[in-house]
Amino acid sequence: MIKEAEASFTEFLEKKSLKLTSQRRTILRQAIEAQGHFSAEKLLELSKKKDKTISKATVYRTLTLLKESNILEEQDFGEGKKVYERSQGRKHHDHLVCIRCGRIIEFENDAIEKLQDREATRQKFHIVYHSLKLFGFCKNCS
Amino acid sequence: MIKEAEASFTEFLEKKSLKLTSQRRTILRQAIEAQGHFSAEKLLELSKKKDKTISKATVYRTLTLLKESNILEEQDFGEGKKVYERSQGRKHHDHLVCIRCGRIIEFENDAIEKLQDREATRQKFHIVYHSLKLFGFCKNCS
DNA sequence: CTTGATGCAAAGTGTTTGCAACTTA
DNA sequence: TAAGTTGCAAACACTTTGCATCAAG
Repeated sequence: MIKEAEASFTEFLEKKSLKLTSQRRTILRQAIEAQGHFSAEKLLELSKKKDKTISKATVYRTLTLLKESNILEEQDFGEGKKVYERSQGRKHHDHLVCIRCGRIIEFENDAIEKLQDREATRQKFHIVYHSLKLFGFCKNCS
Repeated sequence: MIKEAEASFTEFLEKKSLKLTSQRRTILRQAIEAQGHFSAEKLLELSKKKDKTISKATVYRTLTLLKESNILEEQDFGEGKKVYERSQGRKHHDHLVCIRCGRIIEFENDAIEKLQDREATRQKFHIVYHSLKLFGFCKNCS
C-alpha cells in the first residue's frame, strides 16, 4: 500500500519536475498509515513524530500534491476544517455522518450513482465528481 | 413571502424570549428578497443599503437565528465561504455546481431520496438532513 | 427598567504565502 | 549548480466574541 503510493507519488512528481524530499516522503507515509479520516493538523502531529522539523506549511503544501496525484481525497463534513482520506486503490464511496458522536460510516451505492448520472444527463451537465453526505444519528446515538 | 417569513421569525423569537430589532427585520427582509444563493458578506452589503449602521457581527448573529428558525438553509459549495438560500416554503432540492462558471442548478429527485433512506435503514442510521452536490460542467461550459 | 441586542475592534480558526536558507536531481 | 523546497512568521479570509452602550418589551 505504501509501496504503491510511493510509486505513484514519485511518478507524479517526476512528471511535474518536482522533487521527492524527505519531508514529502514522511508526510506521505503518515497519510497512508493514518486510518480513516484525518485533518491537516493531525497529519502534522503524526509527521512531527517522525521528523520534528516538519512544518505546518509543508504539510499543507504536500496535501495539495497528494490530492492532485489522487492519493488522497479531501472531504468537508462541515466541522470547520477539511479532512482527508486515502483514495488510491479504494472504491468510491459516500458518507453517513453522525451529528452526535461524529462517527463516519462509509457506504457504496451504485443505484444512487446511476440516478445521479441520469439527473445530470437530464440537465445537460457533465459530472466530474460528487459529494453525498447523510447527516443524522448512528445506531449507537439514536 | 416576506409576511410569512416575518411571522415565523417573530414566533421563533418570542418562543426564545428574543427581541425583534429593526436590524433583524432589515436583515430578514434582505435575505428573503435576495434571489438565489448569497454569502454573509453579500447580505451585509444589501442590509447596509437599507440601514448603513448594520454591522457584520449582527449579520452573522442574525444568520444563525435565521438558520435555527428554518427560514434559511446554509450551503457550502467549497468556495471557502458559506452561502445561504431561502428554505422556508420551498421544497427540498439538491445542487449541480459548475466548477468552471460557478453556476448552481437546483434539482429535485425523489428516487434518489428514497434510495438514501433505504441505505440509511440498512445501516441503522437515522437521517436528519443530507447534502448532495454534483460538481462538473454545466451545458454552457462543457 | 430589565434583559437582550448592537457596533466596534480584537481575537479565533484553518489555510496560504513571501522570503532567505537549503536540498534534490 | 540550477531549480525546486523548506521553516518561519506574517498574512489571509471568514467568522466569532468581549464589552460598553443602546433599545425592545
